[in-house]
Amino acid sequence: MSKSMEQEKADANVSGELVFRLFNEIGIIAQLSTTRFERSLPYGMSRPQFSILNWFCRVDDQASPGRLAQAMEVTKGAITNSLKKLEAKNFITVSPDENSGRQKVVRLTPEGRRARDEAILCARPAFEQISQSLPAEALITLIPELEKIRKVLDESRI
Amino acid sequence: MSKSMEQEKADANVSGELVFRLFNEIGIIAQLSTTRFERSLPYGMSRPQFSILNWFCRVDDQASPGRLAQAMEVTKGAITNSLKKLEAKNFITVSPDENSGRQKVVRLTPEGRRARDEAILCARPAFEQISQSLPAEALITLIPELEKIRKVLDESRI
DNA sequence: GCTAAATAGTTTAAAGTTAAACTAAATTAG
DNA sequence: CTAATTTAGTTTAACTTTAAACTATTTAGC
Repeated sequence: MSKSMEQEKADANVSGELVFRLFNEIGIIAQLSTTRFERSLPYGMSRPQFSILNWFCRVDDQASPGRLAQAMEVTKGAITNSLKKLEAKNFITVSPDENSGRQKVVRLTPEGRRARDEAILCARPAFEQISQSLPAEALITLIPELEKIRKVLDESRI
Repeated sequence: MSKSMEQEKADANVSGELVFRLFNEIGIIAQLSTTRFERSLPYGMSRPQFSILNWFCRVDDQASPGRLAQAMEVTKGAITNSLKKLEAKNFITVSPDENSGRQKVVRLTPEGRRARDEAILCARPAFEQISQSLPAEALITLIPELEKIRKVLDESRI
């Protein structure tokens, strides 16, 4: 055994400090970029609303409100609210579930898909500076690492 | 000229797409980790309150409310609110600025510093799993990259 | 089958955030 | 020096989110 228990504990502390710094950086970046992103969104779309549209484009083409609440990690009440706004804009449809009288089925409309794509286009200029300041190769190594972290967090929800 | 303009434009698009994915990942991680972090905080401390205490430990030992509002990227009203809470807990002091009758000086108290350190300790278990799932070396390469991104965002505030 | 427990979604009250109006103080211009 | 503008911080109204209460439906247990 080349490592004493004390050494292992010290390692854990160092690692804990690193994890804290990591999430601190991520939190700051998220706040800065979210503000910037949200300001650039079209159609009076909010970030939560965009996230829902984007989820449909990335993950599945239909879902119950409850599943969306879980995916977005917000309460069911918040989803109820967001879905009303999105439905009013005709970006989604909300219909009763044929197989379950207490569930609903939410689906993206073609307008919703277009709005999502447009939102991404609108946001691009706000981030163009970043893509100029950072070489693409840096991003290419960064993204898979972040995906790994997201998956660990995602799979260990409390 | 080995690259045509079309090729450069294509590169920009690829890079734009990467930047979008990057901020998307960061946003999701921030939401997941923030929820987890906030639940672990002691003294009924909120994440914005922690951020203010942490800022004092990391950046400067005193600041005006306006400077904090800028640093946290929230409105002055939000800072007024958070400072009241922190002052009630004796984690900060708010005094009139001797050099300017319309400004105030906010300072961390020893209790505030202890509360911040304790908050970090309380949050550690929530992230222990991450530090086990990710090798420390991965974090060590990740953090400086994220710092770079934060700096670019920070220096190009709109 | 029928009752009890669990589940899906909505509503509501409390809390936090924003943008804008407001108060007070400092700076600038003439 | 005085008046107009700018700046710092607070207050307010509208909105969003959460947790918890509530309604309606489904599933489990007997």
